[in-house]
Amino acid sequence: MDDKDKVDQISGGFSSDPTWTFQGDYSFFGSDVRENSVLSEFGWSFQPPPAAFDRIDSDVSLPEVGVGGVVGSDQVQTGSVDDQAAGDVSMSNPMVSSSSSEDRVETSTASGGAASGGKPPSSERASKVKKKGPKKIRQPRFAFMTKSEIDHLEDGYRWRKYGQKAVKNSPYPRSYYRCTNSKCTVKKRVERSSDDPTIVITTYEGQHCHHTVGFPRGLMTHHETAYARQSAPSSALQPVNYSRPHFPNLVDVVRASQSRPQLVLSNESRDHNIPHKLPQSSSQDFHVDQGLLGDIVPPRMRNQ
DNA sequence: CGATTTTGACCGGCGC
DNA sequence: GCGCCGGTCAAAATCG
Repeated sequence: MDDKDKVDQISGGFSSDPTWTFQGDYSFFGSDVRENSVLSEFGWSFQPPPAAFDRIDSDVSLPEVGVGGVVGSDQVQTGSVDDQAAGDVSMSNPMVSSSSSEDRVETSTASGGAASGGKPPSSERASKVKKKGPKKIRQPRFAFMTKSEIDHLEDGYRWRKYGQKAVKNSPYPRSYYRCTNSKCTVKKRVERSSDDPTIVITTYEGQHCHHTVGFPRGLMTHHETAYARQSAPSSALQPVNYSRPHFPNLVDVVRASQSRPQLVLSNESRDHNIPHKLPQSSSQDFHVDQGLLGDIVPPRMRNQ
């Protein structure tokens, strides 16, 4: 298709562009795979991790993710920095920012719908007692920066859009999606970088409790295997979690809810056009049992 | 006709 | 207290 061609073009240019430099500690989906193994083949440079990245804390907002330049390890926001900073798109770099006040949400609907937002009919609204339960537990978050002309990238799950908002200081809106699986509380935000419109920033929140929907798992396994083999020293690897998601031109991955940014690089785009409804493979693909986020989320996060 | 998207209103947090 | 802002809701519209 045309899209694939376009993506291939972008991808090629991107991967060969020596100006793309990433800094920071980018463990590979929680494994110990780091720059030397993953990035050196792309000629990308890294700096030591900022100390602030040591802590795992879902309240921590994302560090900036520089595109075409630097991932700002020296501008990392930590600790209490939250939604305000996250929403502040006025920063110089295209960035992924997450964290926030958004996390009121799902549980509220389950427990009686004292959801914050929305606009129930006034009568109904009045009847809805706001149960200010315990402070909401934030879900793990990950941000992806993907070079693509397509906003909503196929990732093997089905999503329903539930909102769209204009982003301050950006001509591009931010879209909000929720996993269509009723038991699954995973959400994602998709927005386009205002600085580099070719970059799509996707932020996932939560973890899927189900498999992908009709994702070509056999294919995924193949790619993962190949990718892992080429990019990671086997001795340093844990057996899981260094697969990359099915994004064609993934620039980097940031574990948004934690302090440590993570990065995955891809210079290929062959699997961009994933058929939407391929039969699920019954292959031995235990790596992806939790779907995309299963790939991304480090094992220690899964049980949170 | 069910599923999904669009869209304007609403809510809560935060800064001033 | 007020206003801004991000996030969410839900009715209406659209899609398949």
